[in-house]
Amino acid sequence: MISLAQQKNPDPTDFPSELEGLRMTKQRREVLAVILAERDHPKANDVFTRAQKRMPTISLATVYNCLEALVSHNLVRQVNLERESSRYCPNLTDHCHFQDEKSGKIHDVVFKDGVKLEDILELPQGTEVSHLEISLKGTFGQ
Amino acid sequence: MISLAQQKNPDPTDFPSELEGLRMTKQRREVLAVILAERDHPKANDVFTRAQKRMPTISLATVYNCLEALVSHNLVRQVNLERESSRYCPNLTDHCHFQDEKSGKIHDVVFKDGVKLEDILELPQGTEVSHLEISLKGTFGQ
DNA sequence: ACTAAGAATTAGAATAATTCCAAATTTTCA
DNA sequence: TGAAAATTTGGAATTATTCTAATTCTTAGT
Repeated sequence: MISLAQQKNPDPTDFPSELEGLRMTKQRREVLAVILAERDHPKANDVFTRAQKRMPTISLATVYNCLEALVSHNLVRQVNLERESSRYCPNLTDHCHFQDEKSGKIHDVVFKDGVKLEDILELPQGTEVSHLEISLKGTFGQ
Repeated sequence: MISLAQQKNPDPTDFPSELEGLRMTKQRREVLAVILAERDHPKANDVFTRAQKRMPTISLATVYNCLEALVSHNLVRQVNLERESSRYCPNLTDHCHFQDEKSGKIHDVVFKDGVKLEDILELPQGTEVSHLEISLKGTFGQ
C-alpha cells in the first residue's frame, strides 16, 4: 500500500488501480495528485488549470466528476466557506477552516485534545451526526 | 422600544423608522416581518413569495437588497449550509444549525453553558474571530 | 411646503459556478 | 473478443445571485 502523504510532485502512477473502492482512472489519479501536491485549498477551476499542465486534454466537467468521486470516497475533503465556490482539501484529519480576512488564505485549525461534540452542543437524545463543518473568519495569528 | 420577539403576524408598522442605524423602509419592514413571523429558515425566494402576500409589488432584487441590509445590520442572520442557497434566520442568539437528512428541516442547536471557542480549537496567539459558523447534518433526535 | 441630493426600489440583463446531456471512448470481465 | 458498464468530453442548460440604469421615495435645508 502506498502512502498518500504530501509530496512535492506526486506521481499519479504510484496510486493503485483502486482506492477506497473507487476505480482510479488516469483523470482521477491526476486530480488526486494535483490536490495532494500542495497543502492548500484550491477551487475546482484551480484544480483544472493545474491538472491541465500534465494532462492538457482533461476537461472541466471531468474535474468536477473526479472531485465528486474523490470526495464521496473520502480521499479528498470538500470545503464550503460562506457563499464562495467549493474548495478541496487534502487534509483528511479532523479539522476546521479559518479564512483570514486580510489575505483570503485558508488555514486548517485542529481541535484541542479530547474535545467531543457532545461536550459542546446541546443535541437531543438519539441525534446522529454524519457531517460537521466548522468555519471561522477573522485575523489569523498576529 | 418595541420588542422584535416572535409573533404570529408581526405588524411591520410597529417597527421604528430606524433600527441599528438602518433606515426602515416599507420593504425592509416587510422583509423583516416575514422573517420574524416564522421560526424557520427560508431562502431568499421563500421570503420573496411570502412578502408578496402583503406587498405584491415588491421585487426579488429588493428582497435580496433588504436581506443584505438586514444581515449586515445584525437584524437577521444568514445561514449557509453546504452548497445550498442561503437561508435567513430570525434567531440572533448564539447557535448553530443542524440539517436533518430525512426531512431536510433545519434545527437551531445551542452551545452548552460556558463553552468557549478557545477551549475547543487550537488557535494561534493573536487570532481574532469575527465570524463563526458551525453546521451539522444527520438524523436529529430519534 | 418646496426642492435638491441622496438613498432605495425595480425589472431585466448579466454573471458564474455547477450540473446536465448525449456522444465518444475506455475499461471490465464473461 | 465483444457486449455491457463506466467514464470522459464539450457544450448547453440551470440557477442563485449580482449588476445596471432608470424611476421613485425620503430627507434636510430653505
